[in-house]
Amino acid sequence: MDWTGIVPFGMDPRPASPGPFAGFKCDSVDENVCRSVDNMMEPKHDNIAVDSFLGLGMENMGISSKMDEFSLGLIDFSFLPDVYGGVLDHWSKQQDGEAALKPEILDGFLDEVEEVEHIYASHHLSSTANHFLPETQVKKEASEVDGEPYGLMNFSSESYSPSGSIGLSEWSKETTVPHTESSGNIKDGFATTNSDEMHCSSYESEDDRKPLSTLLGSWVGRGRSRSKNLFNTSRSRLDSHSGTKSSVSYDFRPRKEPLENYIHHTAENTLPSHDPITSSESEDDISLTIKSKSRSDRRKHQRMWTIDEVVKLLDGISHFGLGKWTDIKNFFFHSASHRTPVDIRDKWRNLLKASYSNKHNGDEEGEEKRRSAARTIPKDILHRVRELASLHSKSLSDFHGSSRSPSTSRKKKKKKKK
DNA sequence: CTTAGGG
DNA sequence: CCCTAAG
Repeated sequence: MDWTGIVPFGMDPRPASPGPFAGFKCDSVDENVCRSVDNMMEPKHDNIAVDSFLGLGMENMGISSKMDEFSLGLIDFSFLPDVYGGVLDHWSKQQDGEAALKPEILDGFLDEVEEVEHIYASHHLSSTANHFLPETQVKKEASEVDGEPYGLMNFSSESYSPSGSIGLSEWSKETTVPHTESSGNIKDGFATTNSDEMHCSSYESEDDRKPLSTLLGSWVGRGRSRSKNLFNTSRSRLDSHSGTKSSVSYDFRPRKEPLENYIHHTAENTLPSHDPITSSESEDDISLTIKSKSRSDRRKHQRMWTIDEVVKLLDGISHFGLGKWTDIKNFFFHSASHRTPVDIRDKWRNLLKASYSNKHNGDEEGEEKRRSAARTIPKDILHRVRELASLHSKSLSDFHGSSRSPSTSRKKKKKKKK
């Protein structure tokens, strides 16, 4: 076998500086990583792919976080194919033949469902999943099916994500590897060449295998325009595809990414029980879709940030550094169709605000119910926020050297120099 | 296109 | 969240 694709693990002796890893860019990282990323990315649903990558990447990058067990293969993604196939299956059934399985659809669908876990949940996943998901994870699945979509991200939160230990193995090995020799054109070559194999190994159980592979083939090929951004970020504004549930939203604006959301499934059935409390992700669609504002329907109904999201945000910042919002978006919120880098940043901004506003009124508790922004935010988080903030301000200042123009107090924000 | 700021 | 100005 040729494992060139996955070498990443021990490779790239990146200084594992505890500090934020700010300079990460695909190009700057060992090629292997990228390649492997590409490889494992493409075939599967973004979520998973990313997550796995994250695992690898982080590991690779020597980013220190509590993901010790991460790469030890605590779980395998064998369920994935199943899910996938299942989804498709459902789909095709519902659509009853007739263009049921078009790349567009899949694409849109997956995108829509952004939180794959919904699928997981709905599927026999439960059965398939149970044995690979750490109880915590499973539990999570049941209770807070939300913030932590793929349940793989929570690996480094100081005070959070107790469930953080997940690994990837089987799957990544399986699908990741294949042929990488053709380092030149991973994209094309891979898409066509590998997709088949992959599916053979992964989708063996479903009969839709055939269409699926072709489908994936094309699916894979999309949106890998620039090498800089491993993932397309270019979605978001225009395509905040709304209908997670019903109707169709037409967005014919020309865009790089072809189909995205021409079609919107009606497969609500596929996404069963949401936890009303925690899953805030997609039910809002129900409320404001239907009319399909066609374009720029970036929900005015702001989605509330879940704790998990915040945690991810923080993790992101601690890993990539402040201001690396695109990266953070890509790695930690890749599957969040909403949450643009800007949003992320805004959230950070707010957190920061809340963070120290909360600190100021030293009367501590008394009543956490105050409607201050910090209301929902657990102290842990705020704490982390503060830490990150200060930590960062420091690193920033001595990175630029203290000899930064007389106005040492740049503005008054984060770079306060502590 | 990505960030920083302001609205 | 949205919009705009800078790089």
